[in-house]
Amino acid sequence: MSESQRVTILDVAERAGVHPGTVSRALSRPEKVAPATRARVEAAAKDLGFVPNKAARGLITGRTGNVAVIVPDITNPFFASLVRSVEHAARDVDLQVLLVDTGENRAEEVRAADELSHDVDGMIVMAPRRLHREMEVLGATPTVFVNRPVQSRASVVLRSADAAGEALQHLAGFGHRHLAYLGGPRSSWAAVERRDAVRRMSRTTGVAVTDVDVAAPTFEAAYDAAEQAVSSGATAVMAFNDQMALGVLARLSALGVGVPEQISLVGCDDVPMAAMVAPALTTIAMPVVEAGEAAVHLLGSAETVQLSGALVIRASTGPADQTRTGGR
Amino acid sequence: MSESQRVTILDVAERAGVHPGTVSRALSRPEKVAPATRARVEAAAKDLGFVPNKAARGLITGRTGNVAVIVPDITNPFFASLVRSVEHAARDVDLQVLLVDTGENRAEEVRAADELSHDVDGMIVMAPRRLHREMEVLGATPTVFVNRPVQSRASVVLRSADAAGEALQHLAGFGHRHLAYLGGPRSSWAAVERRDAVRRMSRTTGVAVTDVDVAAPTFEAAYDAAEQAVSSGATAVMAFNDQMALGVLARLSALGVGVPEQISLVGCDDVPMAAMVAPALTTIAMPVVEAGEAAVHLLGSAETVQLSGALVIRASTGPADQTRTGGR
DNA sequence: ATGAAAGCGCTAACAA
DNA sequence: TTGTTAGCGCTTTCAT
Repeated sequence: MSESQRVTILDVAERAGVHPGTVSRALSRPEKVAPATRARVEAAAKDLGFVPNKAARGLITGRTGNVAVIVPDITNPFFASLVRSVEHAARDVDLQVLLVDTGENRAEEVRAADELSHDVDGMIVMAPRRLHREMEVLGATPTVFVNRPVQSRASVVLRSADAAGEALQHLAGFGHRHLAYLGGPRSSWAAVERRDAVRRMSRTTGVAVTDVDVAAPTFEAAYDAAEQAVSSGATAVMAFNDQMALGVLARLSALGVGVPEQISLVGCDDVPMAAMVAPALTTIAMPVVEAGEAAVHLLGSAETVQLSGALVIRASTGPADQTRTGGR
Repeated sequence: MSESQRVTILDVAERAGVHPGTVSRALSRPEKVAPATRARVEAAAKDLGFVPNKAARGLITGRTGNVAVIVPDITNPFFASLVRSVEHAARDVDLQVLLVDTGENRAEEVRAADELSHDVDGMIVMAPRRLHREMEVLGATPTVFVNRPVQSRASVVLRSADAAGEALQHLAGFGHRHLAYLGGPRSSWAAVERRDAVRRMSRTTGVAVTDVDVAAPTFEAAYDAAEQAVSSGATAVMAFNDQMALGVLARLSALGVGVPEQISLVGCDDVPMAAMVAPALTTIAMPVVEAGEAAVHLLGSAETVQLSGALVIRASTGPADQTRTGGR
């Protein structure tokens, strides 16, 4: 067992007293072999510490046993959770995960996809801003897109529209009449879906919405933009994701604005940190575990699976500040 | 280019008017081929969209082009950063990263290592609690351990001792005389190293240290343990990692204990969140990027690379609360 | 500098 | 049910 790749199927065949082909069958399709021989082969393989050579197998079967996972930023807890879920689901179907972190760089996404597509059995692409046109190059490699519906390709979509609508109703119920919305990247499908939902529900509930432009969907950018939200006169702030909401929270705290006493705050994704800050963040919990599993199971198909987020009410939302409401 | 793996070296050979062996040489060791033929081969390969079949190449060379990275928890920002760094460094040397998340499960670590060791060119193991005995099975596969020195194996060690000592001096300079220390897992090399450093510096500086036991190195466990730290009468709290420090911060905030007015707080790792909370956390920044790069470059060697963390002073530490100091 | 030939370890027809 | 045979696509001697 100290030598890494010395025991071949021939050694096993010899020890079991059968021919190499039989060993191959016994190990890969046991039902096609007599129980007795199967037992002998298995024993021999175990004694010798036989491990099949994946390259040799792959050369003939055309399969590698690997699935590529392309993410924009593994240090983003949302993607980290997704990747973890994919990894566990992949293991259950004997696939290994080849991770690529593109650093939010679109050119790198395309390069990685092109390069890897030949060496994997499938790809799971979590790059939200990938252009449709660019992935024609993927050719025949089974690919599933996460959080971006793609025509004639498998995808798993995390819908937040309903939950975002609920959030608005929740705020309206607290007497809020004016919301500042910090949106995500316009090129992101999820960002568009969410903002549209907020707009729609704005009409229904009569809560006015002020859009606040944020340079990037990050803590820092939201920190910088938070003051605009305050000066808009809104009594509630909603952000595209939790990182941004956290940024707003930090800025409000620095400005001495009480949450939720003066301003209520809603995030999205329910990253671990959301529950940890004070006050704990009201947010939209996304079914990332299910999404990861779905992505793996979708490999090879062209279906779209829709999963929905759910509003999680915590301490960062409360009754509207009457001073601010009246003060307009 | 729509077919994934149809163009072989034979097609290229035919188009370039040379023999297959020459194509192979021209592509893998260009210097062993006449410039003219090389150019013809390269042109033919490009025209045809030739992509070498990794399985076939691996079968003969014994190399896979993959390196396995085994982490306890990819959703932990510390490991996520490390993995990202490894991934980028690996790409520079044409290696792909096979990610395994063991979910802090030691048995899973061993299983993954055994299984993968045959199918990768190397392994980078970030499991801090792995037993030495268990990795004999790794056999000849080049392996480097991160954050745990291992005899006769390559490793990259992130030393925090000096920075931890500095942190204590920093606190002593602020007049703190009593520190509560929330340690990490005893089985973790890093935890032991850090605690020893705190002990040593405790003698030097005369700052008394109360050890607070924490069930796990997590936000939640630290949140639960924080009250003990308060009731110990300490004016400063230091935690094994930032997640724990963040937990303490949340609890202190819930208890109405001011940071740093009443209690100063120091974390470790400098995860992104540390700079984002209010007050921003004084912590020890670990050179994770360098560590990831070192891990990749160490593959195949048996060296140990030592990297040191540095104290980052932010807003969570300040002058000792004289009330509490006197009150004992 | 290039051609020819022999496999790497395995699977999958096809026979028996 | 098991044996036999022919490669998968590439690299690498060994000749030339």
